[in-house]
Amino acid sequence: MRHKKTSVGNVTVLERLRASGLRPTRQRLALAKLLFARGHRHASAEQLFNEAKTHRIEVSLATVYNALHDFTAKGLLREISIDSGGSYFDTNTSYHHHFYFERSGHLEDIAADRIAIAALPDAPGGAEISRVDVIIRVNG
Amino acid sequence: MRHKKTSVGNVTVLERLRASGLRPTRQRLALAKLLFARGHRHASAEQLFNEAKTHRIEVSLATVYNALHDFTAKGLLREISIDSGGSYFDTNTSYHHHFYFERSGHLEDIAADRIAIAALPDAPGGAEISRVDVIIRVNG
DNA sequence: GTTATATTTTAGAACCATTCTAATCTTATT
DNA sequence: AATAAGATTAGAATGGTTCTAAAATATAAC
Repeated sequence: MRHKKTSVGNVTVLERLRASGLRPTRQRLALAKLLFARGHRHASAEQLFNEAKTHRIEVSLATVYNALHDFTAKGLLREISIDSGGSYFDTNTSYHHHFYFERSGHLEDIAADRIAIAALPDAPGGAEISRVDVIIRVNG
Repeated sequence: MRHKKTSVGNVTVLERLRASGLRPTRQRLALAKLLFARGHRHASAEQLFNEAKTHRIEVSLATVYNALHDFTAKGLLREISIDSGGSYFDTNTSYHHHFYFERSGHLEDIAADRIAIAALPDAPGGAEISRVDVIIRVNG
C-alpha cells in the first residue's frame, strides 16, 4: 500500500486548502499536514523545510516559502517577526499575544484574555488598526 | 574656520558618550549628533549611513552598525524589529510603544500612559520579563 | 479521457541586511 | 614620544528570503 486514499487529517487539510481557494497540490498538502496535524505551533521556513526532509517529502525551499506566504495570504497562518533575521508562521490565527524567550528564540502563545488592555489610542490620521501585538520578552 | 571647537549639541553628545564609557571618536560623535541633535527618532542603519554621506561625514557602513550596536548596548538607543529585514534604532529608550504603518514602514511612538495594560501574565517557568512591547499596526 | 489554460514547482542565481576579517589607524595612557 | 587598547575600514562572507525562467501539474473545456 503506497498511499492512504484518505485519512481524517488529510481530508481536513484538503478541504481547508480548497475552501481558501488554493490548489491542493502534493507539496501544499504535505506541508499543511505537517503544520496543522497537531495543535498550534510556530514554524520557521527552515524548520518546516527540514521537517519535510525528515518525512521524505520532496519539496524545495522556494516552495516552502511560497506555501507559507500563500497560507498566510489566505488567513491559514499568521506571520510574526520579532528579531530581524527570520520570521515565524503561527498556526494560531485568532487574536492572541506572545511570550518571546530571548535566549532561545522560542515563542509561546498568550491567550487574548490573559492580557487586558484597558485603553488603546486611536490610529493617527484616521488610519485603521489592523492588528495589535503584545510581545512579552522574557530572558529565559 | 574648519571646525567648531564646541557647540551645545557637540558637548552634550561628547559627554553622553564619555559617560557611557564609549570613546568619543570622530565617527561616533558625528553619528551621535545626527541621531540625538533634534527630538526622538527611529533610524535604520542604511538611513543613518546615507544621512552621514549627505553631511559629508566619511564613515563606513560597518562603523554605522558598530556604533548603533554600541549605543544600544550602553542604553543610548533601543533596537526594534517589526518586519524581518531591517531593524530600527529608537532614540527614545524609555518605556513606550509604537504605531507601525504597514504601507510605509514608518514607526511612531506611543507614550506609555496612552496604553493601559490592566492584566499581564507572569512569565512562564519563573523567567523574568525584560520588556513588554505593544505594536499597533495600522494600514496607513 | 484528451487537450488547452492557468497555476505551481523547482534549482540555482540574485538580493539585501547584517556580520566578519584582519590590516590600518586613533585614542588614551605611560 | 612610545605603547597598548580600542575603533575603523573595505571587502568578503553569511543567512534569510525572493526572483527567474523552464519544466511539471492541476483544473476546465471539450
